[in-house]
Amino acid sequence: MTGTPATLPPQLPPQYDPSQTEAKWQALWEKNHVFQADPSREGPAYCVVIPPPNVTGSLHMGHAFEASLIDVLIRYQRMKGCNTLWLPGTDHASIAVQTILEQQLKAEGKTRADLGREQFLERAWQWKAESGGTIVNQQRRLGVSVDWTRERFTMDEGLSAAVLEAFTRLYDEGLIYRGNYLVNWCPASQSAVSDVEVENQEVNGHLWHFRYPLSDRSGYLEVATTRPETMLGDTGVAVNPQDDRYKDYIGKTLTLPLVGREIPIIADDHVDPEFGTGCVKITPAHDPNDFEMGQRHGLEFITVMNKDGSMNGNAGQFEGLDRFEAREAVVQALEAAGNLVKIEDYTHSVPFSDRGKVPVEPLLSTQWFVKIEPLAQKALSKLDDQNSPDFVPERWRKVYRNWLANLRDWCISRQLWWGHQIPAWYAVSETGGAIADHTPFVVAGSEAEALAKAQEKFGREVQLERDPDVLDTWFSSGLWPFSTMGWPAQTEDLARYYPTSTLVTGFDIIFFWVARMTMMAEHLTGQMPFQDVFIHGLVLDEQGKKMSKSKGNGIDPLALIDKYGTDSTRYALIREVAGAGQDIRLAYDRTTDESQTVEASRNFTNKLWNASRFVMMNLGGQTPAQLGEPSGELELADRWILSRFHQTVQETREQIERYGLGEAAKGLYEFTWNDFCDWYIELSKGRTFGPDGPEKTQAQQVLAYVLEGIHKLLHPFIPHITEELWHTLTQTPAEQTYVAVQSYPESDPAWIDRELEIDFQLLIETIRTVRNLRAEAGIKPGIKVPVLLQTESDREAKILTAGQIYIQNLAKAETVTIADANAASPQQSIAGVTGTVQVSIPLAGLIDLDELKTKLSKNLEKVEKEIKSLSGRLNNPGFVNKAPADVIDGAKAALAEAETQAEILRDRLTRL
RNA sequence: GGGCGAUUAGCUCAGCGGUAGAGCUCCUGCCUUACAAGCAGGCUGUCACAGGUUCAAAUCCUGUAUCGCCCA
Repeated sequence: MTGTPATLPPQLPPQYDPSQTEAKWQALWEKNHVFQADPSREGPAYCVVIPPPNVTGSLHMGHAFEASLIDVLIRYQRMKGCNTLWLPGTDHASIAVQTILEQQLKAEGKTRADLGREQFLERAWQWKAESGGTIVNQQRRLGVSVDWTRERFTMDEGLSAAVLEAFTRLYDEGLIYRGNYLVNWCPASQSAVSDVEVENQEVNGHLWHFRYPLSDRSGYLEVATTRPETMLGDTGVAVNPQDDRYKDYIGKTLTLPLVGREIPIIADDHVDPEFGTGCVKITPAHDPNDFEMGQRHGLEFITVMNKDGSMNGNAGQFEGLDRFEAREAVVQALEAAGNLVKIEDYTHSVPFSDRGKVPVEPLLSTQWFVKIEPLAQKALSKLDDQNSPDFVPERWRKVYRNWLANLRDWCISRQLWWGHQIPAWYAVSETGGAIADHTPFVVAGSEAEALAKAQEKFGREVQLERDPDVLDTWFSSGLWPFSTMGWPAQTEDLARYYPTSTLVTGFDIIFFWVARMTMMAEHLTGQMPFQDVFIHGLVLDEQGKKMSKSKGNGIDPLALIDKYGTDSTRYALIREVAGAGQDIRLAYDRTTDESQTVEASRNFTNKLWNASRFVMMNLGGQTPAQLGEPSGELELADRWILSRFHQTVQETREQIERYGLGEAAKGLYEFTWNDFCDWYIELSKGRTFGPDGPEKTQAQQVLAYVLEGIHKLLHPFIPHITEELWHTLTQTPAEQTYVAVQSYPESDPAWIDRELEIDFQLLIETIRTVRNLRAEAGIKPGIKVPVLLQTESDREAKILTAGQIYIQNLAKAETVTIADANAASPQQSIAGVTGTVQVSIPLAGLIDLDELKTKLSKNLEKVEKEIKSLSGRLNNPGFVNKAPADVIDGAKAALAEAETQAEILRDRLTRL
């Protein structure tokens, strides 16, 4: 290795510093609209809409992970030649925003009622303008290739128009109705919430047993309850009709203690005789099961609570008490009256409101609902008949299916102001000027239209008042894939990019969002909103626990980005996604903010940086294009790395296509580090450090070609560093073009030569064996030694001869002699064996014979064990008769090799 | 109670019919002029347990155990 050491280009320091590079490229990409979609451009469409984060949110690991996955897909498809669109945006998060604002008002000593709706909304928009951009700006730091010019917000004009259209259409078709039903009431936000916004939690509570006297004073029945305060609204007691203990009581009545109401004893199959006493108190207005029983048996519905969770006038002496105070008070009163039998400790599950974090109260109230069954049926048949959407991994299909099949109607009205106001106008003049449950109403796309409709029905003098409630945020999110593209207008975007290609999201949101989108889209657009649904797992903390705000165990992705850079953070997350859909665990030290997982990726980016730096220093100032693609009679190592390269291209493309992003990332890591850096670069040094000439040029061509390919292959995963390096390598001015829009490498099968790769492996193993022998004999790294290679195999001899120079350079050999097995090997030498090649280094007097003997014996033992196992298999008639031919041939070849190895080792041992 | 997933090297995880791998950690030696965020070499496994299918099981089937998630 001679020649002048190259001078380092000053712009490339020996350590990669992402802090400047990443911000620079993010700004240039955005400034120059590199990711702006153009429907008129050619190529198949590939579109992803971002799962819109909550506008009040800030970036957490889940967002960072998800965005990284989507960005790989999008960048890959873009480079592949697709016309791509990744559409960003946020949702308006009714309850969350309203909670923030009400807290602000509270601090000022005001309520939202003091402000009035109009001023409150003004404030909300102001808040959105000031604070709503947080998460979006944090997303920018991820380097995501979204089209910012198409950023959407669920309360934008266009999306609001879509909501209006969807609501009126569904209403006209009878799929939206208003009615008085039991809903999940969140006393904290004072609004109804839907079933999915309720989370059941195990609570250590009590089971209270009470005695209800029979009206004829002939005795009493004992009931058990976890919520004593609801007894004030009891309108019956139920027993199982098969329960002999209570058969005679059915049809009689009880007198409800504290209240004095006479309530019937009824029989219902749904009563579990084993539970409690077998007698169940029924509060139809405060419990979902009781509601149904109440309907079946025509019981009275008595609501005993107000919407803030306090007791109302029907609670008599308990009026005004909070529901939990009332619980204590009712128990005390019953005890005083001699009706308390016992109190048992009891663990049961209590529904909590997701947002409010307080127990939900089932409450009878008039709300708006979407009739789910017809919508779910359509989605179900799409799934069953066309496997649409296609879930990856497939197991989530069943989760989605079961949920669709068991849906109840969806309560969509919220007693809030921030959101899409329900487009229903009440003819309040018909009911004395106020909205009541029975006030007639019209649903319309605008106030003018509503008035026209109402006048037709109720006369010119009709007075209208709009429904004050807003729609569930998920109602608008359910329209996201098409409302963002301008629906109901038939826009160019809609025609070009809808239905979208892939939805990438977490399994926790299948119910909330995925199913709602498929139902709404199928009904309103006649199409499934996406072809594939790629479900990813969760990012767990260093303990393997789910990250959550309440636990405070979140890991801030921005802290990792500050420390290691965006590329490293992204790559770490993606590299860990091996089995798609599996949760990933992030190593993290909370005292130092260090993560070994991310550090490994940071080291990789640095490796890529330095490999690029090395190659660029040795191209004589030429670009890959100036050098041209590898040509002429190429050397063994050149053909080997080109074969490995094209093999890697093929595998990478295949993996990404089937969402194997972790595998793709790992494959590229291995190719870059092991094949290219550890072997090819080292092998090429003989030529790159040598004199100018065709051999040097060829090495430069291969280095430049493969390196540029690596930059492109890795770009979807680590976009910033590859953009920087590619520009330097190709000497492309920063704003001229981008690697982000170059074409993704294509695999040329002509270069793939599996046989050559196998042959080459023998050279690698031979070099390793020499290095190993040197290390074990303690030979100083600087010292060159003669190496003797002996083999009986012509094939092996040929390979060794072809690679002689490589062995000499990489194993630091003084000379490499290739001889047949019979040639006399030196008396005093250390030796090893690979394939059937005996590798020896003569070292008179310098070796510890005992140590060498032990090593060789150990080696022999291993080989003999293998021979035993292999011959055992080959002697088994079952194996020879039934196993496929190539497996048998493989075993035979392995046995032959092992036998030769054993022979060599025995021979060595006897000579010692 | 029902469903799903996990259980493989000290740690984090691949492999999913042909006889065990990677990264990190650890140990040894190297500042070899691309990279010490590096290079070279090395150690480590009844593949949770018990049965079964098969010529062959970490891999398929049936149970069991432990942990986690979802639904009731």
